[in-house]
Amino acid sequence: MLTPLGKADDRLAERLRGRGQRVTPQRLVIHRVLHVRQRHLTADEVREAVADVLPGLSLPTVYATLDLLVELNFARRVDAGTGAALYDARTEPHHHMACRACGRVEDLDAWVDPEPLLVAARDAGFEPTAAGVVVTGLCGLCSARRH
Amino acid sequence: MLTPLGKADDRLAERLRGRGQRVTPQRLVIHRVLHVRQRHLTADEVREAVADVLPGLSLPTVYATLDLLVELNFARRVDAGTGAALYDARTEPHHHMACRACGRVEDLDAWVDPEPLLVAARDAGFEPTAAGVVVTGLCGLCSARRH
DNA sequence: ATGACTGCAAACTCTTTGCACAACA
DNA sequence: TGTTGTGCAAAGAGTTTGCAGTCAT
Repeated sequence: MLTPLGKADDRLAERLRGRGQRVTPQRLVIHRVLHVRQRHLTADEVREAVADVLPGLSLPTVYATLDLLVELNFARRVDAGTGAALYDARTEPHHHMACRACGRVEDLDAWVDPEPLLVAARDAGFEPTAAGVVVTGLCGLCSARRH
Repeated sequence: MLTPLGKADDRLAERLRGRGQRVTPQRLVIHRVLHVRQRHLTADEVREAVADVLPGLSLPTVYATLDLLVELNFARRVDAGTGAALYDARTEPHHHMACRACGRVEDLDAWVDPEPLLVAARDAGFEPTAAGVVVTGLCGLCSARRH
């Protein structure tokens, strides 16, 4: 689970050194968890997930590291509006659906063409780096519970 | 600016009464501001915007009212991940771009077809009500400031 | 009159900041 | 050895909750 990742570790280490930043166990391990789980996690879930390997890891460090990974494009941040922000290392393009009743957020593996939006953004002087769709509604359980 | 809206007021009033809920000045005025501004506002901006008409309006009431308007489909909520949530009564389909440096959020008037996502969501047992795209990147000013 | 709504205060969650110590390069 | 990174504690922003009084119906 938290064994080294080989290539993925190396790419991160290389990228960090190239920017004059350090390769710390915290950075490697947090990246590994996101990479291996292939699922979005909150900052706190990240800390729980690595608790056996890095028992003293603090939340400020988790946030700093996740922000760094996002900046380096090793992770993305998902704001679904259901409390905590989610961090995700899944590389395939995918989107999310959020239940407005229970807050559950699930992956949505469908393709939409973001090009029109990126073009419109550039026309407005904006320099886009990512586009994410969040579908809101009710999940199966909450929907059933209401009827 | 905060003069009655006629039809829009009536639709809201009718809908509220139909649900056994009350038609209060707070609800009418908050809806009017969102409707007239045609722009996303934070809860606190809503309060400032109506301060001359409802000087004592409290933030908890603003939040409760905005949540209600969202539930009744008279407004939508936009979570751009830049601090406060945004509320918007614009009816035309549109999306948003958020500057990750300064937090600015602007409208994006381009069309994307959400149908593949809605289908995927329903296949997953989900009952979707809305889909919104957030494009993240750097706005013109912040982009210029970095180079 | 009665139940829903509002305002106030306080609590709560998530995230960031400031500073001293630790550890990568 | 010199910074960069980490952990701790605390603060900060945004939002929600509990409750007493108010007001629409």
